[in-house]
Amino acid sequence: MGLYPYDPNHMKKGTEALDWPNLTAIQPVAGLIPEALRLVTKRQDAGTRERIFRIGDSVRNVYLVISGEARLIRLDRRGKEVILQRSRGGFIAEASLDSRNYHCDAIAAEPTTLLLCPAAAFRQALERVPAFSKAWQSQLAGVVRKLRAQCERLSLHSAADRITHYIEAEGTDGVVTLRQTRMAWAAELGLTHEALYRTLRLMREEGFLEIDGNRICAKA
Amino acid sequence: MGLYPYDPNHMKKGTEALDWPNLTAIQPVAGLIPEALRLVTKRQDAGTRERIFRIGDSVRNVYLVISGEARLIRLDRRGKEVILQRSRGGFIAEASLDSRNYHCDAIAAEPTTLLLCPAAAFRQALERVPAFSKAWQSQLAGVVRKLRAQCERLSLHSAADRITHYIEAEGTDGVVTLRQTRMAWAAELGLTHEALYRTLRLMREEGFLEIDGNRICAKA
DNA sequence: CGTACTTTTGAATCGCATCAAATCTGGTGG
DNA sequence: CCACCAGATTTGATGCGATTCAAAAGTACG
Repeated sequence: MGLYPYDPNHMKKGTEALDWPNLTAIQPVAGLIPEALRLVTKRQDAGTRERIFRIGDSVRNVYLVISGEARLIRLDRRGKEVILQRSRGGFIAEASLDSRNYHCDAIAAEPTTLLLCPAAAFRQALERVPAFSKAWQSQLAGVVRKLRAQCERLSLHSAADRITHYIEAEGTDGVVTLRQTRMAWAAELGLTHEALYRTLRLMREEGFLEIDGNRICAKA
Repeated sequence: MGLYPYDPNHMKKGTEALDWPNLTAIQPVAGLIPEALRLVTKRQDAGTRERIFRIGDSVRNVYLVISGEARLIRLDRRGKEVILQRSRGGFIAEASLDSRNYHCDAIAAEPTTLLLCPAAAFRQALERVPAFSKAWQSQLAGVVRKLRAQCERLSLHSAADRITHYIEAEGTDGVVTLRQTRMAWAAELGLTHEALYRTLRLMREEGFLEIDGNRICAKA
């Protein structure tokens, strides 16, 4: 796991200089990270299935995914992995800033590059820079809305309803492009992967869906 | 629906003067509402099933439940009511502050008293009072954690597992006291009420639960 | 080129949703 | 005070749909 200071002059071989201005494209609030916070931000690379932090660890950093995918996971009683959050570009575990310790594990789902903003500096930036604070509140509000939609979806009783709801909530004009395997999608929908595959086939056969690889389009 | 200015001098007959200091007991952040915001805050009473705001309405107020219960609800395709949030004391629809329009309906589940903080004044207070802003961020982070726990719970496949998870997450030392009907609890657990009743009976008969009215205690 | 993981389908089982109905409860008005 | 009503609670019977177990084919990656 590589860990480097942000300062391009200190970059080790094989790491690219970070393009701060473009963080705005990743997530609006990321573009507003103030100078003082940038200066203490580190960069970290993590390989597939590598652990970023563990449940119980004290919260030292706020993590920002700039490429790849990071996941918050927890193990249920049977030891099965439950995905609590997936981030492909943007912050992860936003709510941890408010805790002393992490409530779940974070892993890289593929080779992933992260920025590590020290939590203390992050809190200080929130206190001192109103625009940043405001944007962070919007960020949190967005997470809340997204989670409410997911709860609403998970409370639907049929696989087909959850798929339709997902397309409506996450897609545009009835079209959604998946950025994950179907196994992971199934878990996000609260289904077994077998149930998802079967329901997708049925919905396609009955003309409700058009499926082309990761592009899924609702028809009726 | 009664609507009164907060100022006790202007209180109409039948309304009590509000006890601001004690709002801290309702929710930490509520105790930090700054003077300027208090002065423009109104009070409102709503009867059972009365609508507080509607989906699509422009966001004019932030609502704080001081007695009774308010719910955020949405109707699924079949017209069945889905509960997105229940508040018995504390803010409701926190994320709406960041939107122009409401994304769901809010109703009173029983006779309920609310405080209405004008959204513009609320945003201004967040900008001007750092302590309030910080507390609001904690509040949002708490909502995020709660919602993640609910998503985790809803992704469990068996009724018994969801009940156990609920007791662990919402209760203390394996004991939880319900503050809602079992029908509403069933909906929150993503189950039909019949499934909940049956599973509760089975778990009780098998010695996993002890049930005394609304007090439910996990044994094994 | 082999290994690990995903995708896909099959068959059997089980649990939950659904429909139905009886009892219980709290609140309303006569 | 009691009759009544709406909604909550509880149990029964039935069927469907999702889980579970199993296995084959496809795919990515070193």
